[in-house]
Order: sequence, then C-alpha cells, then structure tokens
Amino acid sequence: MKLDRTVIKSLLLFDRMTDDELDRLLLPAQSRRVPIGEAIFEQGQPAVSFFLLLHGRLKVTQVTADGQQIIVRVVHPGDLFGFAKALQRADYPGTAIAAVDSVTLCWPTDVWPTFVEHNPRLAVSAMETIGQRLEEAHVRIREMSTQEVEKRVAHTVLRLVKKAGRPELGGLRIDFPISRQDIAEMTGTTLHTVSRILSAWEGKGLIKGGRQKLLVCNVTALEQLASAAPERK
Amino acid sequence: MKLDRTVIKSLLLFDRMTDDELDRLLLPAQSRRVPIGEAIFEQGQPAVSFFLLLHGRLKVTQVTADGQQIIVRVVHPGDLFGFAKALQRADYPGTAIAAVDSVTLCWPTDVWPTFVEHNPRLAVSAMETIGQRLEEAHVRIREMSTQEVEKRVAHTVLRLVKKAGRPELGGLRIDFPISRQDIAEMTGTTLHTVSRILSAWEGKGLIKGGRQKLLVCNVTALEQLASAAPERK
DNA sequence: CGTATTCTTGACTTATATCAATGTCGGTGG
DNA sequence: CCACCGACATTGATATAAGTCAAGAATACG
Repeated sequence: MKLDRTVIKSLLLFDRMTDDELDRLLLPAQSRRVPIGEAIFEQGQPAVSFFLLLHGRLKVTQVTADGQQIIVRVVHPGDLFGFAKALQRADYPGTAIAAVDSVTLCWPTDVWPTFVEHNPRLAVSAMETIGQRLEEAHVRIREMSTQEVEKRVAHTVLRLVKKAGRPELGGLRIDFPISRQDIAEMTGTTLHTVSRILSAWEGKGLIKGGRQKLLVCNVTALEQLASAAPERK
Repeated sequence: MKLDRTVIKSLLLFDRMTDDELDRLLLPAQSRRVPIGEAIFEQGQPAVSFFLLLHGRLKVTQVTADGQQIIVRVVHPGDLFGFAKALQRADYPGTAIAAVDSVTLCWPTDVWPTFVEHNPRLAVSAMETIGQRLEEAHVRIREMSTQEVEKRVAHTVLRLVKKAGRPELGGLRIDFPISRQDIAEMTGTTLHTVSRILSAWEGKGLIKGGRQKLLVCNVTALEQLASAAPERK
C-alpha cells in the first residue's frame, strides 16, 4: 500500500525529523488494512512487529488467568502500539482489535534497537510516549483505589470525549462503536452498573445513549460530576 | 560523599557500560543520605534531579485532589526513580519518602537528554525500566478490576516478599517497616480490611504480623490463595 | 422477519467500607 | 527504669455501593 508521507509527518512522534531520516525510517515499514473486529496481534503471540495507527481505533484487551477481560487502553490515530520488544518482552501482553476499519503502519521488531540507536530523538519521543502511558495507568489506579464507580465512569467518558469526540449537533459524539460492556471493562465494573449510570445521566440530559453509541451533551456538567466531592454525612 | 563504584557497576542499568562511560556518567552525580521518614522530593515540586537508590527503601505516594493517599510503588535498591523530565513532565508526580535510612545517587535533570543521546544503550535500558513499570501498573489495574480484596492483598504481599524478602527463621521477613495502612494504600482498600485479612492469615499460620512488621511463613500457600479460582455457586 | 447481540430495569445478595471502641506496642522523657 | 503517650492494630456492629441473578425490550443483521 502506498504510504501517505504528509499524514505521517504530521504526527508528533516524527515532527522533528528530516525528510532523509524519515525515508530511512519508512523503508522497512509496511502498511496494512484491518477490518472491524479483526485482531492485529493477540495476547501471548511472539512480538514480530511494532505498529503505528494511521487511521481508525483499536481496543487493546487482556484476558486474566480466570477468563476475565479488561480493556487496557484505546489506541487512537498517531499512537505507537505493540512495541513489546522495546519493553523487554518477547510476546505481546495484550490483544489489539480494530473497533472500526483501521490502517496501521508496521515494522519488524528487530529494527527497533537500530532505530533507537540511530535516532536518539526518536528514543526520547518513544520514552515520552511510554511515560505518558505510565501516567495514565497511575491515574487509573488512583481512580480505582479512591473513587466510586460513577466518578470513574465519568472520567473514562471524558477521556474518550477528549481523544475521540467528534462535534455533532447536540454534543460530542464518541467516534467509534463502544458498548456498555466496553466501558465496564475500562472502569473495572459491570455492564449493568454502567447501564444504570448512563441511564441516569441520560435522564439528566448529560448524554444520549444508543446501541454502541454515545453522545456527550453536557461536558462541563460531567466534569463537575467527575470531580465533585463525595458527600460526607 | 565517596561513591562506591563496585556497587554501582553491579546494577543492571549499567552492566554493559565501559569504565570510561561510567566515569562520565558519575561525574555530575551526587550522593545523598536520607534519614527515615524524610522526603527526597515532593509531589508537585519542579523536577530538578533524577535519582538512583543505592541503599534502603522508599515509598512513592500520591495524594488525590480530595486528600486520599495511595502508594504508587516501593523503590528498591538499584531502581531509578524521579525521572519526571524524561516523561515530559516539569514536576514530580509523587512524593518519595524513605521507609528506612537510605542512600541515593542524584543527577541534575538537565543532563538526562545528553546522557541518553550519548548512551543509546542507557536509553534502551531506561526504556526497559519504564516498560516494566508500565507492565506492573497494568497488572495492578487488572487485579483491581477483577479480583477481590483478599487476593489483591495476597499478590501485593507476594510482590513485597519477592523484592524485599530477607530469609529469617520461620519464613521471609519484609525488610522494611510496613504498616497495615501502607498495604491498604497499595491495594486500594482500607487498613481495617487489611487488618482482618492478615489476622485470618495469621490464624492459618501463613504469616506472622506485628507493628509495622510482616513475616511470611508459607509462601506457596499464599500463592495458591492468590491464584485460587473464586468459588462459584 | 427471525435471530442474535446489546441494553435496560427490577429484586436480591454480598463484599467491603464505615463507624466506634478498645487494645497493644515501643519510644521518650521525667 | 518505669510510666505515659501517641501511633498502630484489632475487632465488632452496621451501612451501603455495587455485584449477581433474572427477565424482558430494543436494535441491528443476515
């Protein structure tokens, strides 16, 4: 598949790179279309490639020993993902599934060390990326430790809005299909509880739901809800 | 303070470094003693230095907007910590407190980019370190999403044993003072619940408790408990 | 159109937090 | 050296948020 250089150059990860550097970087890269529902890699498979999402959305999931599933994160366009090798792992720690038809760029894993050694700047960028993810993970841990479910769901929805909110009349539409179950797996709760919460919010006019759909009507009200002090009595 | 080169060379982070490289690395470094209870840096302070723990143990905590505290992680000897700048942050995201008298090595933050650019290998090492932490964070998220408190506490104690277990007659002693409150903040629960669980375990002979003390007598039994399937009925 | 997901909603249960009281250890200073 | 104080821990009673169980409705899809 033909690579669209302008799209790639617009990405934060490559912003300070010369055309020459970029060319060398893209030489061993392959582009790949991934239809909705298909996995790009699965948990436990040997990490043969690392990826960059050009278009679409992915859900990265993990399954625990006892069969429970959680959504580790959502991959948005421009995000690097699946660089297990860089994290000293031989296999992928999770499964990446296309939530909508998507396009990725992929490199063989073994070019990673060379890349990093020849492009210290890329190394720094990549490190920042992982660092941000670590932060996000800590935020999530903090939320799960200290906050009740409703606030956690509020935070999760707000993050989705920020990363995947497309303006639409009446509010911001989450730009890919997302089920109550998905939200439950992102917040550490059950789809029942999520459903009840979203219903309540819909009653208050904060959102508009639908089958695998979510439209956020009142962002500021949600933000207040997310940061409100739990009433002590 | 005089630097003990042999100790430093034994650390994983520097294992593939030549003496010359190491010298240049250590030139701008300072050693610092931290008495028990004292903070090395505090949440929100500008990130002026990054650190390596040579001796002792640290607890890294974060306080949420509403005043709740959690323990993000425990820093063990040989761990890098406080490299906020590398993660594209100007300030420290948490507070690092000495759980016992400790010794750290510290560098000014602004040498980090130069270090990384001159030592691609160090970059890779550092990245692996962050990667591992990300993994740990995901493990924790997964546990908090899917497991009941008792199993989470079991996992937490087992991690402590692995990282800080000193053999002693009767079992493995956690090598630094740790309170029920601490364990609660590591697992996302309350000190009351932790206390009840540890009491129950003590009754079964799995552990021996004490004021800020923990002796694990039966590691395998704990491991079974941690991985046991929750009984369905 | 019927079949399969996904979602909603109610009734009930339970794990765990909260509230409250008491107990115990260990260091400090008189 | 002993007594006292403050921090830490235990344990019981009660409350409640959220999970589980169960049934049905809405929506999408072949």
